[in-house]
Amino acid sequence: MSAQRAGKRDDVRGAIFKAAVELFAHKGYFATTIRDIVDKAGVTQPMVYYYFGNKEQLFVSCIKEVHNNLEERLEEIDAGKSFDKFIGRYISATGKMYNEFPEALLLMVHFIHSPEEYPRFPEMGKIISNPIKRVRDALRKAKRRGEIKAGIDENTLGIALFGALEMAASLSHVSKHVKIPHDIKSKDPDKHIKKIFLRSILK
Amino acid sequence: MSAQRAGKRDDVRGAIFKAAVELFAHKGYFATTIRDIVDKAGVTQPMVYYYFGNKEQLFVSCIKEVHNNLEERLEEIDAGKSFDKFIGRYISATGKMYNEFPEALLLMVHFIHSPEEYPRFPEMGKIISNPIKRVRDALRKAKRRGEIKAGIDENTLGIALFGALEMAASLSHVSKHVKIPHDIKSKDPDKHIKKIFLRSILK
Amino acid sequence: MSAQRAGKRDDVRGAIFKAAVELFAHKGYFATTIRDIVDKAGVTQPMVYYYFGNKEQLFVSCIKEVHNNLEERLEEIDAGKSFDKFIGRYISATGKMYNEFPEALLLMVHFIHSPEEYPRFPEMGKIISNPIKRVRDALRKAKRRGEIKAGIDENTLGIALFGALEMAASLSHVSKHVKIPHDIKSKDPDKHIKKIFLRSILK
Amino acid sequence: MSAQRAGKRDDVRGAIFKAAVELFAHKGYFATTIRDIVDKAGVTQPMVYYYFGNKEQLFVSCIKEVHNNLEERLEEIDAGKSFDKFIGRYISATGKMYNEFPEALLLMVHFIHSPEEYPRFPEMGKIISNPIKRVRDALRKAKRRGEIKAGIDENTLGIALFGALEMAASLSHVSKHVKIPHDIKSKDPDKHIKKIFLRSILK
DNA sequence: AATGAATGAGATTTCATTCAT
DNA sequence: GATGAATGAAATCTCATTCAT
Repeated sequence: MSAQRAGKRDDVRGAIFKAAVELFAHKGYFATTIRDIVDKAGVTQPMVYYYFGNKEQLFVSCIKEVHNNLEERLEEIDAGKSFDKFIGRYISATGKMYNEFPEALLLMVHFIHSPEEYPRFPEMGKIISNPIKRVRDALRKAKRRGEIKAGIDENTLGIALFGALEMAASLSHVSKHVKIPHDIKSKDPDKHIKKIFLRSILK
Repeated sequence: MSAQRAGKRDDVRGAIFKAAVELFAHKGYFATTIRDIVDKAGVTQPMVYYYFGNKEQLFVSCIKEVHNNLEERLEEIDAGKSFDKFIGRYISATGKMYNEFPEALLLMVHFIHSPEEYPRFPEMGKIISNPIKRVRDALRKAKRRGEIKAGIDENTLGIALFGALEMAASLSHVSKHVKIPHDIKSKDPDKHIKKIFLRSILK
Repeated sequence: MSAQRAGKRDDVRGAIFKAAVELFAHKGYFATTIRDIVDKAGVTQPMVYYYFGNKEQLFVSCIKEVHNNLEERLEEIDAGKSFDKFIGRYISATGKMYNEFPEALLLMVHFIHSPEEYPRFPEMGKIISNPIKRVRDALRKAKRRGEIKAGIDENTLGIALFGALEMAASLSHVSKHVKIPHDIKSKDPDKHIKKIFLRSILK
Repeated sequence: MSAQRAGKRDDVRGAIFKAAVELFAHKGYFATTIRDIVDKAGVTQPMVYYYFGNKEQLFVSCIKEVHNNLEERLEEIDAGKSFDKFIGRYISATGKMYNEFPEALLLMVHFIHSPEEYPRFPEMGKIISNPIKRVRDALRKAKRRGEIKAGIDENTLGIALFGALEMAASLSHVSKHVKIPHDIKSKDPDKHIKKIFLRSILK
């Protein structure tokens, strides 16, 4: 019985959470109303306040989930072997996340680009800086191993790679909603992005 | 006297427009209220409706302005000489715009990443695709001139470059508002981005 | 306890409805504001939207109520015995309604005379045509029974009777608000209207 | 030149007036905005205030015009010959007005049924009572001439006739906007109304 | 006689949130 | 845990009217 209850508890909480992530991701924080969320989740309004306190805290929960999800994936990547392998895995890890959890990208992007618009919370900076840090650190190690050409700024590389991947993923999402000229779309952009960056970096 | 009148007219319209661009850019469409705008502009609410019709049309006006501004800058770049020079100018044109008109970036990014959230208008797709197209076309010409290594997908390059520059500019904006770890910031990212891409592409 | 709750629910909904019917009837749809209604009903504004959706749907609810009320009364009249009796009951049914529910008349009249001004709903035509139809059908039956003089157009009779009764009722309402010359008022107009019409029709 | 100016003056004033009558008639006082009127008239907003003072006075002007128009037509009818002829002319006079100036009916009806909704003005009562008075007076004269059956209340007759004609005219207007069942419409209702009333009254 | 621009007040509607049960 | 009902505050937008020229 208590298991059943716990199960039910998770049902409602989980349904709210799922709906919230999707809606925040697609419409942004302000365009998403509590009613949108509860309608999608099939629950009543006060349940949001019961489980999450208020809209702001619900949003922060969503962002943290995305963050943790990405962190977990990135943590699994061994940065120590070769930069070639690292970057392949990095790209496929982010790509996988965007595939399995497409809202993640949008949520992060919303968040990154409009910090003023969103509720603040302590770990906020990390969400932005962690993925960049990973690339930077892997690059540093590779430098020490002598794999890397001279003259590459590590942080810029992290930022540029992150930005390139994000833009490619965003565009494939956007093109579902906005008419993008046919001849602008790229097939398998991740593969090409990997090639561009590796060529530039590796000796 | 008539100049004064015209001046006054432009004062009100212009003040609304200026305030709107800044606010939409920093807070997004939904988080920005008409009251925010008129308070910032120092005018009365109905003036927004008098000059722009409604909130949506005001937003579209802002987006169009950004679009035209970017297009003008990109149009001036001669794509025909060398890809090296082209990309330098492309980067400095976008960078300049982000410097002189920092809201442009945010507005575009808001818009690109949340097409569902924002009012649509016909030229919407172009805002996204035009900058990418410019890079692609310049790259094609350079290929014909034999400047370019084999195996580069033109569209992906446009996307990746656009994304890298945008993320770098965003981060420098974001870091004004969110505590980003000091050691993640890159100095003069545009210069490094240029290097990364050129190295990868040029023979 | 549950009765109390149900009671309260009906209190608010009912109070809004009652106030709305009165105000729509006396001032018309556009001159009546939601604030008028909630002030009269002693409830808060959002309750209107909670229970009725919006102003238009509230109005439609009111009109439907009037329609149903009149239909119920007309349905009880047996059209089959004699036209004399039918018309007496028809007149007293409408008169009774205007007495017990004086707003009904005004609401119908508002509605009938300004179809463009008011929100449409599917049964709109019926409100206008049903009472006329009843008279027409009763007249047809009476014709078959040989009660009726030749040369009477059935539909016109329905319209004329409806119009005459409505104008009489309206005037007695209007004279409460506008100074009508004393010598124009008729005492017991329904009785006289009945006489006028029966004399004209019956053999 | 002054004639030309006067002509122009009348142009603007007249255009406003014409537009106002049509709009007030079709949409009612409150649903009609000054903008509606000036848009339809092709003039600017302040012109309304220049020529008519304000919305209320503009409306009163419209009502008075309708009133005068009807009065003129009714005045021409000689009430003294036979009631048969009088009623024929009365019906054709009102019918003609509704044909030539269809807004007149709606304006009067709006006004009659919702005195609370509209601006008051001194002659207001007359607009309602005058047509009824005419019928009553003609009936009295006819009584003295011995044309009329006993037992007819003069005021009620005026009211009933007025109401019947008005409802018939309204319905033919309404049926342009609301789907009225085909079999409810009457052809040439005025002729039949005349018959109904005369049969009832004349010896 | 005419206009473009401006405004205060108020209209409808929505939102995040809470209360009583 | 869960709900229907309720609310204060604020959002977008419109309206009749006036000012300066």
